Amino acid sequence: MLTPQRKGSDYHHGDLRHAAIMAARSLVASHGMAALGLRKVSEKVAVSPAALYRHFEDLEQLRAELSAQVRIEIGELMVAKRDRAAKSKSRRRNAILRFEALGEGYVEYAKKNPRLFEIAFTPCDKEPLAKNSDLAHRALEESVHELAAAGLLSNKTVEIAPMLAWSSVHGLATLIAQDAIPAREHNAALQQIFQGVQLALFKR
Amino acid sequence: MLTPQRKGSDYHHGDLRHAAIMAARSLVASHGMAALGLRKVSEKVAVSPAALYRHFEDLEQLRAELSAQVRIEIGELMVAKRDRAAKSKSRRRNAILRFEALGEGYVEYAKKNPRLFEIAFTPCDKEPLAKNSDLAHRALEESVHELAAAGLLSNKTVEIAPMLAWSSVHGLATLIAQDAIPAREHNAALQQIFQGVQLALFKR
DNA sequence: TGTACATCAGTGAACGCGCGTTCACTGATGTAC
DNA sequence: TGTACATCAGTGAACGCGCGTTCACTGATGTAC
Repeated sequence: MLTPQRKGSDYHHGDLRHAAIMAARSLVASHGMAALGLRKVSEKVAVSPAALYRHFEDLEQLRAELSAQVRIEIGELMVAKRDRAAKSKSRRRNAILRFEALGEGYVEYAKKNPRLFEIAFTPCDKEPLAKNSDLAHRALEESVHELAAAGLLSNKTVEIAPMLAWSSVHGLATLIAQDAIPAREHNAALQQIFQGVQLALFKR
Repeated sequence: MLTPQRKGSDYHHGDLRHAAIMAARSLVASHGMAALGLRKVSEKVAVSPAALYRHFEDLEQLRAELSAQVRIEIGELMVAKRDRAAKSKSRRRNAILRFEALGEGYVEYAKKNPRLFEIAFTPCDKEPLAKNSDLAHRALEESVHELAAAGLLSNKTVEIAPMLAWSSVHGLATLIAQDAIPAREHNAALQQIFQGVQLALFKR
């Protein structure tokens, strides 16, 4: 009973809701958000268009759900990279490596899935049911606390840290996703931003 | 002959090309880029849909033209604000004020015209004919030179300045355009970014 | 200055298409007895 | 364990609509003589 789906019949799908979101995901990933359509999703999942109305109010809500799904993926990639970050004996160095890993994860997602990244931050009319879609933001706040606890931030810079880090990394990520920066410059750009942010924030 | 249009007849429009771009502009400004359509534009300009094909290859090229138009507007607002920036007797102060004015213009445009801002950086299949659409970027480069000439930048920071400034301001602008930051925090956020960028770049 | 004519910039009707959504329906499932 | 039945998750046909684009056309314009 671990997998209630695939009981031998094709009539009931088993987990159409999730399958539909993943179909939408792949549609947007390869053809952009304008290619997201209810009929296209239903075709990809091999189900009649009307079936989707058992799981989503309408197309707009499917879009909202996909958008939330992508935000979750971004957050998960970030914390995965953070937790895999090289460990150092220095507490300060550790906090910095973990901080950078978050930014790397964010940019990496945008680079690998530019069209999905786009939909993550496009405002929707409907609210998604999915939770955990603010994982990225919470991880950033935590990381700033780590930096502060390691004595790297002043009273002044601890205040501007979240906004500066968020804006600059988000800016780079959107520029990369929109193809505004040539691929060969991606790494240099990220290093420049890390340098800039750390020059701004850390005590010297 | 200053205005070749409006000769008394309605049959020939006079400047349909420009009018169409402006109609597209207002369509996107008030209803988002998904609302941009060839028929809607033709209706707004009071012309048959087919007429637009005298001036644009297809819808995609109209979109590219609008996108370029918006990039020009952004650049123009930036240099306008820069040239209107408060003059100070200190060369350094002047360079800083002009630098900040560029960033303010960028963010101001995104705040006032969020949907247009969005289309400015959406990649298009077609190349626009319009020129001057990289005004913003050139103005930023100039401004960094001014800062350097005023002795504010080191050899190291002069290199990272364009990327850091561009990313962080672009990031803030997109976050604002996408409604990810509450209006009452806009100003504080911009000040934090200015502080951060200057802490990073300027000699101390 | 007046007229013939090529060129230009529109019209309007039609095309086929894919879209989101609705509806009455039916097959499969799980539960109560 | 077997059966009746309510509930659930699908089907499939149809709807009306607005879309981008095409085509043969025509009215207006400007130029050559």
